[in-house]
Amino acid sequence: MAQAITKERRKRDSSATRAELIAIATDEFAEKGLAGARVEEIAARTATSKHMIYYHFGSKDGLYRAVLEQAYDEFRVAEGSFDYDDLTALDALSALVGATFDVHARCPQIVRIIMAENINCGQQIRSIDSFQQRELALDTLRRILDRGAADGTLRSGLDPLQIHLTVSALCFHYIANVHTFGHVFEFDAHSAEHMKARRKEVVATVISRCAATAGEEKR
Amino acid sequence: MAQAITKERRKRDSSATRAELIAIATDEFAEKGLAGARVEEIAARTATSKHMIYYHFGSKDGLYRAVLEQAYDEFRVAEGSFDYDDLTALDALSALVGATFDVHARCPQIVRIIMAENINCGQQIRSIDSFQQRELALDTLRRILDRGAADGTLRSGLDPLQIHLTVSALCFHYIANVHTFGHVFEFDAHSAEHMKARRKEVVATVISRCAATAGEEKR
DNA sequence: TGTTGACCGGACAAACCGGTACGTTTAATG
DNA sequence: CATTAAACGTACCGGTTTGTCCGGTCAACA
Repeated sequence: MAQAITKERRKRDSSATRAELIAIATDEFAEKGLAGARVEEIAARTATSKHMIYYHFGSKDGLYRAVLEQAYDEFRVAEGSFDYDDLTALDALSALVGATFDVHARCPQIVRIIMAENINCGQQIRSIDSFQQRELALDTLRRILDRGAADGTLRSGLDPLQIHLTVSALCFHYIANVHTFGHVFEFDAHSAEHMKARRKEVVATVISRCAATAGEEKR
Repeated sequence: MAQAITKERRKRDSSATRAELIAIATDEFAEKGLAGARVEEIAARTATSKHMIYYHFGSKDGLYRAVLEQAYDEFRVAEGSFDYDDLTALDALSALVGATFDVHARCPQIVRIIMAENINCGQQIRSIDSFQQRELALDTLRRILDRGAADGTLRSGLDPLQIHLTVSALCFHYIANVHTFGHVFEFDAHSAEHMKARRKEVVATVISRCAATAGEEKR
C-alpha cells in the first residue's frame, strides 16, 4: 500500500540507472547500430553492470526498444511545442521547417537510430505504437497549407504528405550523411556556418515549392 | 606475356566468383549492416564457399570495402551516362533530378549501404579514394545552373553544392526510409504509383527552387 | 599427358558475446 | 533490529561467428 511511495523514494534508484543505461545505449546504438553495439561495452561505460541491462530491460533488444521509444518521445516534444496559428501561412511554414531542421540538428543520435532502424527494415519499431505524433505533425502542416491556399499566399493542391516527406528528407539527410558528404566534398558539415547556410537553403526550398507564384494556375 | 590472356580465359573463373560474392554480399550488408551480416550466410547464398571470401578479400571488412567500392562505381556510371548539353537548362535540370531519383530507386541496396557507412561514421569509406564522381556530378549541375542563369530561365546566385545536397536528400531519403515511413503513414511506399508520384514531386521541388520567378521568366 | 599453380570446400579452432546463476547490498517497514 | 524485496555485482556458460588448415580439383601449358 505504501508501495508507490517506497518505489519513488529509493536512493538506490532504478529509474536513474535506467536513464543512464538508456543515455549511454543511445550513443552506442547510434554509432554502431543494433548489431554492432556491444552490451558489455554499454555496461562498461556506465557506473553499473551488464546484469542491470537484463534486469531492467530483459534483453539487448529490449534496451534498444527503450532507446527507440525515448528517442521518438524527444522528437515529439521538440516538434510539437510550437503554435503556428498566430503566424501567416508563409511564416508558419518557414517556422515549421526551421524548427524541424533544428530538432534534427540538436538530436543527431536520434537521426542515426532511425537510420539503423531502416537498415533493419523497421523490425523493432513495429512493436512500438507511440508515434501518432507524426500524424500530428502532418495535421499541423495540413492546416498551414489549407490556410495558405485559402488566402492565396500558398499554392493550392499541394499534398501535405508529399511536403512532409520533403521537409523530412531535407532535414534528415544533412544530419544523417555528414560523414560521407564531409569526406566526398571535404568540408566540415558540422560547423555552425555550414549548418546555418544549409538551414536557410532548406527553408528556401520548401517555401519555393509551396509559395504561390505570380501567374498561379488553377485546374 | 600470355599472362593476361590466361587470366581472362579461365573457366574456373575467379572474377566471376568475386562478382557473385560481391553481389550477394551487397544484398546482405544492405539488409543487415556490416556488423549484422554473417559471413557464413553470405557464403551459403552463393555457389562457392566461405573460404573464398577470405581467399579473395582477406576478411569480412575487405569484402565490405569491395562492396562499397563497387556500389559507388555503379552510382557513378548510372549518374554520369547522360548528356545534358542538348537540352534547355530547365529540361536538363528536370532530367538530371529525375535520373538521380531513378538511380536511387533502382539501387536501393546501395542507398542502404551508404546509410550503414554513415552509421559507422564512414570508417571504411576513408580507405577508398575512388569517388571523384561526386565532384563530377557537381560540375554537371554547375554547368546547367550557369547556363540557366545566363539565359534567364534559372535563378542566379544558386549554390551548386546546396542544390546538389537538396537533390541528393530528396532522392536518397525516400528510398532510405521506406520502412519507417511505411509504418508511420501506413502506405506502401514501394508501389509504382507512389514511386511515380514522389518522383514528380521531387522534380517539381527542385525546379521550384531553381526556376526564375515569374518576373524574369521568358519562355 | 604430366606438371603446375590457381581455385575450391568442409572440418576445425579460438575468440567473442549475449544471457544467466547465484550471492550481496541497500533501504523501507514493522 | 529483523525482515523483506528490490537493486545490484561477479563469475561463468554455451552458442555463435570469424578466420584458418589441409587436402582435393580443375584448367592451362609444355
